[in-house]
Amino acid sequence: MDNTENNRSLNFIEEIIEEDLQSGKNNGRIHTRFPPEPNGYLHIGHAKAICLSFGMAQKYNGKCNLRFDDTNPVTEDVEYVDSIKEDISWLGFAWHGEAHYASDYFDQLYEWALKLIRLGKAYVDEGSADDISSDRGTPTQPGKESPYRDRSVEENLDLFMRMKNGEFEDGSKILRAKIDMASPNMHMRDPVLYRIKHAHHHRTGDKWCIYPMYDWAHGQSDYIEGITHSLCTLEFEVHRPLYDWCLDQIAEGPYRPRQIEFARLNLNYTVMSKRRFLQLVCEEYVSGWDDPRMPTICGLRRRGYTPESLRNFVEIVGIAKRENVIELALLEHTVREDLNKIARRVMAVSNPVKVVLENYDPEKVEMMEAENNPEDESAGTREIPFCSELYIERDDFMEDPPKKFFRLSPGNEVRLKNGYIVKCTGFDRDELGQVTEIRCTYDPLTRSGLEGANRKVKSTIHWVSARHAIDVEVRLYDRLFSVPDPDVVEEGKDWKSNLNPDSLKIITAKAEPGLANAKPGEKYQFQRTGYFCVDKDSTPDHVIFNRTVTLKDDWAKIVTRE
RNA sequence: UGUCCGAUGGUGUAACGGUAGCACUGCAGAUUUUGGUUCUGCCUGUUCAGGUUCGAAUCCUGAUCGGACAACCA
Repeated sequence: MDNTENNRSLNFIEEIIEEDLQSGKNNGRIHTRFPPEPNGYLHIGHAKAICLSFGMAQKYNGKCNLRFDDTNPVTEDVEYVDSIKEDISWLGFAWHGEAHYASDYFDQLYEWALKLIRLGKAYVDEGSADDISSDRGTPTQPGKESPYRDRSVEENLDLFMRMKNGEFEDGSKILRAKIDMASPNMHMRDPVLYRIKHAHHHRTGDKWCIYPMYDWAHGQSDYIEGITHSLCTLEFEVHRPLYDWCLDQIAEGPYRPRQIEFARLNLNYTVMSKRRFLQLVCEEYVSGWDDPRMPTICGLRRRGYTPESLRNFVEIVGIAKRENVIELALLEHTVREDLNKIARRVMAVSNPVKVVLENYDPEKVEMMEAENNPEDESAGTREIPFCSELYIERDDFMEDPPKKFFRLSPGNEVRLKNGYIVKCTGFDRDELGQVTEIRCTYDPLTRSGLEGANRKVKSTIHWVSARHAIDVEVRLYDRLFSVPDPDVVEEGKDWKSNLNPDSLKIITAKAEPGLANAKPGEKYQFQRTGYFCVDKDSTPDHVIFNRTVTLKDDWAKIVTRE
């Protein structure tokens, strides 16, 4: 393991870190942070950022803080704070010390703002939002300086303190940095530092009515916490000069946190935006933030994804600066890979048709031994009842099988998993032509484990005893959107028109009786069907399974294949 | 006709001036009491044009294409 570890090439962030380490920067200290705004639930995109920031700290023996970027009280809530903590822990990471909050630094940030004013580098503007916006110019045209730009330090100080004291209405005044209205970088054209919001903050309550903007809070918070490498996504690249500028105004000594940007994660057939998730939740397109179809961490968790598989996914996806769209198949691959090792194999029939064994004693019940997981001997075995009346999968029988159909058909033999080899002798159908019952004979010498069972047959199918099976609810999930890029919307239509109408199907399946004891969160593989996870709403009377992922995607092709 | 960033198979990601590799997908085959797993093989790639060099995915120049930036959001 350590060999491959050493041989693996470094990503560009690791290269930067190792350079910094070699040049003795920050005395070899590595300190990262994960800085979510508590205005929504975390999604798979955040998992990438989390694995990166925590992962770098782990790899280089450093620390990683959790800091809530809570500078905008109107969108934020403790509900989100709690969920974010839970999701990070579930992913398997532990932040250094207590969770931090940008709001912890409001006093310091205010002091630094006063310092900036005294330096003549910030001023209070009272133009309307529209005026200020239009005076900022466009990316291709320079902005115009505000008429309030050259107020005296005393006047600015007075106005800013009165802003803080609540003397002014929301939106009537802002504090701006005095940088360069002609800068080719829009963010340097006298950016807003503070705005007035008479709003209740989930942590500071009503103490403040002015709140710092991201650019004034983020770098400073990094600085206060001693962050060395501040990893964020590409859209903040343009902010970096401002990040550095703000720090240069207030920092003492040579230490500076360093912002490094990487490309965010995109998945096809998936939207990745808290704003849109909120719409899906509020407008009840999904059952909640943890709907198993959602790409939120809690949704994936409920769906049956494991932390290991998510971490592995992020690892495989890699890290770079170019835009990327990952195929959903890769995520599904990492889940299957992990689930294959840990999920218990069980039998459940989702679309049952009855099979009667004509030569099997109708009174008799045998207990068949079944392996819980062929990939893991320590998972042990269990016993399943077998009798003359069984259910098998309707798809596992064909009257006129095509060439490569290996399962049950008239005159053909097939093995019942953990049971006997049976031969189809006939079947009945109703007036609609649907098969109602299949008749078979079984070969008593071929019971699983006996010598006679070594006989080769083309295929093995799963079954449950019709007299012992329990009914379970099975929720079959498909991709939430029916197009690879849900952001591309047809003319005149809403992005939600891209939702897949078949993203959820609920069926009742016949399952082996032991499944009555299944506990929420447990992972199962339904033989030859897919991986399933017991839903949190399950009760002993009513077991609910969420389909995590199918075993293979080409199930449909198997029947029709030439 | 602004600034910044980027461009390697279908999708991701390596190669840091010296044989374009890995993973996923797809296709074929072997094994299999899961049409699963495992194993084997195959397909497909350096955006373009110049330049530097014995040698360029890599360095330089230009073009092309893509993305980000004009919230009192983060």
